[in-house]
Amino acid sequence: MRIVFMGTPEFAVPSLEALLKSDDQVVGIVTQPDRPKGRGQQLTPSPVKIIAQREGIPILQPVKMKVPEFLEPLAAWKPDLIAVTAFGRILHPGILSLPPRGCVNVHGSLLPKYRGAAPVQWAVINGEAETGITTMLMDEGMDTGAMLLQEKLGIMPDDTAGTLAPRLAELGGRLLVETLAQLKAGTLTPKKQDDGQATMAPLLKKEDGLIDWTMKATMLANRVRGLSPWPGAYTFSGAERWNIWKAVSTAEATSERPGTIVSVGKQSILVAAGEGMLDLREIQTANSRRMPVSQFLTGHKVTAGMPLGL
RNA sequence: CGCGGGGUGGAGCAGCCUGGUAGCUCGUUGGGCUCAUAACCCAAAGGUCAGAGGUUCAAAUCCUCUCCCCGCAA
Repeated sequence: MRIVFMGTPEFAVPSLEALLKSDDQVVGIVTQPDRPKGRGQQLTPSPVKIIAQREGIPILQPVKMKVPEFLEPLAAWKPDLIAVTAFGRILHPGILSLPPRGCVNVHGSLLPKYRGAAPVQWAVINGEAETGITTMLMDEGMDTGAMLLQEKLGIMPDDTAGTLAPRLAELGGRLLVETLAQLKAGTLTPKKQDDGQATMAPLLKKEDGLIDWTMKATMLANRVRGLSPWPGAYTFSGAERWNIWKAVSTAEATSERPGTIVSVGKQSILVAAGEGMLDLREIQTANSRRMPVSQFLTGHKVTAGMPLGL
């Protein structure tokens, strides 16, 4: 088959690599335009684009999805099928109907749960014990298409979104190739999603990282994991911002107001939450790298009774 | 040229504005105390103050350049 691949970030790379090793031919790649990135705001190509360049595959980077400058060359590639992993844009009907065998999407959750842009993060934030990959035939909705294949993957207790994502991405690549093979063989029956079971995993914003100390400690600990490495969980000690990279919850109760530092140990800072306490283990302040609390404490004055938060 | 902060014994920080003896909390080593200890007490070792140049009687501190690190922003 002639395949066009659409994808952008690191998560999409294993899918593309898997396709390149498969029997099918990747005839073109669509990825988002180069964007200013990092300090210095250097224009940076997406991870998918870098692979495409390495392989010498034709690339399209549409700014707008409905213009002929994009649609015409895309049609000229004559794809039998379009494979999409974390592309980051909605595909309109004009594109969805272009390839005879349709558009297949690799999604990082067990659909119909966690539809949307940030399924990996939300699964961790909600303390799920397992998640997975679903491949589906795309339709006009947000991850609402008929499901093709699905495979589960366990979430480790100390997994963060950052450690879980690469495993899911690898699985996504495997499942994508398997899905295409079975589609060709005609052994696959698309299964409609149960919309009643659907939940959403909306795109995370920077502000979602701000810790709300009135939440339960167990939920806060999951949030810290799910928000790592981006956007990162953070709170404030006065005007100083603390990024919290690691924290565990304790069931121990406290009568202190949520956000109050209850006690300071050698390598832990216990903070009162809405229920139970959160034990901070790894902190980062501006201009400094992240460090274990034991090191953080040698250079920062932290005492019981100090309030955290805004 | 997107904005900003930082590089000081092994770790984390103060000192810099207002030049003039290298400081704090830990760690390390030795000793003491103790039934005992990651606890406590005493002592010691350990630093070309990122690098180069400049100003000055004198530079961690002021000026210029270089290298490295980080936050914001994505």
